[in-house]
Amino acid sequence: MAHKYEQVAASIRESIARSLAPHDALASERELMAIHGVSRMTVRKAISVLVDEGRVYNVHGSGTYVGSADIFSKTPKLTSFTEDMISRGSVPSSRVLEVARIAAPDAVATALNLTPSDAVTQIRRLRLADDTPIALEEVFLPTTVLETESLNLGASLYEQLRLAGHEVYRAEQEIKAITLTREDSLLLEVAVGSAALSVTRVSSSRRGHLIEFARTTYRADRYTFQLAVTRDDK
Amino acid sequence: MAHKYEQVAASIRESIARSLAPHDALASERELMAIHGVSRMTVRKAISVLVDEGRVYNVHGSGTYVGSADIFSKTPKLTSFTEDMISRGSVPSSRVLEVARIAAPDAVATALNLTPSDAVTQIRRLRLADDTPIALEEVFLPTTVLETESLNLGASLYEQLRLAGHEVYRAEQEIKAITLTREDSLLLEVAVGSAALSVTRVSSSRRGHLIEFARTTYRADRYTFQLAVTRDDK
DNA sequence: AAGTGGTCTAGACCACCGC
DNA sequence: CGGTGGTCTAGACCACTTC
Repeated sequence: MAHKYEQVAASIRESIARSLAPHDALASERELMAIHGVSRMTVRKAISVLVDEGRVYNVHGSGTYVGSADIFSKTPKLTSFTEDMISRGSVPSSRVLEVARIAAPDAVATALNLTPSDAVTQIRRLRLADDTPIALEEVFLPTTVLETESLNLGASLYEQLRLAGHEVYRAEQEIKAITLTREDSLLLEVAVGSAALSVTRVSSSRRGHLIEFARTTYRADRYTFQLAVTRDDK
Repeated sequence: MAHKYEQVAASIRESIARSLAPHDALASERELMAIHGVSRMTVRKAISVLVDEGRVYNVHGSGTYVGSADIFSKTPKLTSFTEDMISRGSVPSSRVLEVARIAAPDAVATALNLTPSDAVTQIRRLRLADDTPIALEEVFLPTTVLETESLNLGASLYEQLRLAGHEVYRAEQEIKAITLTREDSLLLEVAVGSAALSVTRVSSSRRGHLIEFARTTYRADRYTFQLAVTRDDK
């Protein structure tokens, strides 16, 4: 809690939880200045954090108000499967299907800006939530990012990448519906020909270096994707 | 272009397009102050807009840099079907299947915080892109928001809502994979039993009033959903 | 050590809302 | 009209990266 605006934001979060209902007005920015003994910019920075979190909204000329309940934090974050499952209240586990060092498949080479002769580390895993198969995950990492032999499947992949100086910061995802192949149906323990949600992800560092290509196939009956969007014409 | 920070942002956007490559450094904030004759806060506001757009990124202690190409504008916006198709480069059209005034179905009543006896306006449309069926859309609006009789299907629904004082600002969406029913398969002109992408949306005004419940079923072979996500532990 | 972005102050005026 | 959030100035110091 080093910065003042974080303290102010925390204090506002508390008073919302303690005594305010959705659409109640917050104290005005000038009042908050006096209450916390800070400048207006610090108050506004604190409020902007809460706006980003979806906890409050501004109405020009009128005030700042508490947002509707449960609109919070639906903004999708870049998470590992493990983090995602925990946040959904399930216990994640995993079964490794395959680890290999291969030449980059075309789709991977294109996405990661490699040549097809470049080597990548391939990891295929069956992912489970509360001991039920829920997803098939296939990850490709350039060997220049992480060598196949130095991979430790017992530990968090993103943590290993971070320690190797390739902290994942941002990703682009494509979500689509597919029909499962027979073998994938068997692995996920659903009827052959079932629909599934396919998420393809290309991850990069803060500086924009391409780190990871991943494709995850989720059981349609056990996984949905939620997000909040705004109009924001500007 | 009323505000100074917008002018500064526009100027930076131009110089990126004209002469900068991904990962090139921008002029420093203090240089930008001098160049544009504005204060540091205005420069930082301009840069923060560009960061939100994904065009540049900051590195504390080092500089502000041009982001990787084509990472732009993948942040999903709340759009109408028409806007969405145009931004994807297709020509949208539409065939109305049904318009009715009905009692709110359970799922709709729950989502919009109505009682099952409240009336809603129901609109079912087949949506086409370049004359090919691409989605089935079902929209429910409380009659207190828009009366069935005053609906004009020739005009933009969101525009009508805005004029009625119910400007849509925010929505929560749930995306999942489903298997099409026989009748929906026929309407979308795909094989019976095909997979499809189902998007359920609950829209609200800036002030948090619930306005619309919509469910759109997209052909899996013609529609994918793309979005950028960040890690942002903070 | 020099330069960068990150935080913060103490003011000011403008644009908008509600009475 | 008074009060609100939105923009803006001209400074200051801190935290971090780079050399």
